[in-house]
Amino acid sequence: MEKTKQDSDFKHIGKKLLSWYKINARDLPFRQTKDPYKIWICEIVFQQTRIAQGLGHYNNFITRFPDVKTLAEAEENEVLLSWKGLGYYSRAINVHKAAQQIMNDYHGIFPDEYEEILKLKGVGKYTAAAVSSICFNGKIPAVDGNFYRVLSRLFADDFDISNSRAFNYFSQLAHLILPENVGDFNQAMMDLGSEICKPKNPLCGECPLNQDCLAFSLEKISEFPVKTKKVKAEDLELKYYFVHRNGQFLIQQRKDDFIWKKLFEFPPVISDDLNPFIKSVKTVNHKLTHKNLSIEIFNVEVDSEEIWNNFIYENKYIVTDVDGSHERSFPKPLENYIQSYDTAYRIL
DNA sequence: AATGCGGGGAT
DNA sequence: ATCCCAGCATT
Repeated sequence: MEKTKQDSDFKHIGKKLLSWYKINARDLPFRQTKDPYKIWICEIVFQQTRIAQGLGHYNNFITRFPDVKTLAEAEENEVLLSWKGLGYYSRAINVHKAAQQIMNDYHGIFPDEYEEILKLKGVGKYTAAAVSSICFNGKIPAVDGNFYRVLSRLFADDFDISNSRAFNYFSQLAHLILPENVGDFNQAMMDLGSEICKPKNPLCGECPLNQDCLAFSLEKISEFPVKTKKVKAEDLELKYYFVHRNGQFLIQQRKDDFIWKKLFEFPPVISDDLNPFIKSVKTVNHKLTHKNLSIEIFNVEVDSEEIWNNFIYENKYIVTDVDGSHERSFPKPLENYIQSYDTAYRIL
């Protein structure tokens, strides 16, 4: 960071932001509490997730798992079920493990120090800073994508936000404007970044910091933040066999080493003796952020009771019906096929 | 230091 | 189509 920035006083910016936040804070369900459990859960849910998308999941999660103990004692599959459709499923696995960490290592009391919070599974520097500042008066900026965008514009700083050192770099910048109330400041930066200092078409005319914003005064808002690396989606072909008879069908659970960690799915392969029962095949295209999926779904209607019984007794698949499938978390593109057996059959 | 991981909404 | 969102773990 240049010397001029270090030597100047930008503290009035943080204070202005707090004044704006007092009036313009979004009314969100986790804004009326300092319960570290709820703040922690909301931070995990909203990682890489927009408020509108995750709000229902957050509310359902808190209702089903109202405290650390309830979460720690729950089955992993039930936690995964509550995460259904939200994406980045390692978050659900880690949040469950972290709850058990809190029970075992902290006697069920949420740790109140940044360094301890950081030890929880799935909690990184951002989340630890957020929980610490919001719940325990910690003084650490919770640097996220909003910080990158707001600070890069405020200082017309072209530091590449896709650089690995961006987190440390923008943490330093944040300290230049950091006020006393860091918890409110962190949340204010999120609201400003979401409502005013948006990625596209920011509402600079309404921004409480527009008189302090260098990019705005230079009319170069659109040039910040600088991000060089682009996400590239690769093609991936999958095959699933919807093997069914009399309203029952076969599923299995995925591993935790690829996409859709530990979610349930139809068998990706079948034994040759089921080939005669393939009635139709349908291809579904589905776009993920990192993958362009092409999924072939084979409709395998097993007409022979003998072969069905042989098959389901021999192997490792789970036999379920519509009701049972609703108790398991499925990948989004497979949801249509399990909503109801009749619907799935008709789709195929 | 670089890469993989969902899904949806805005543009 | 492209971007990006209250990031993190793994390599």
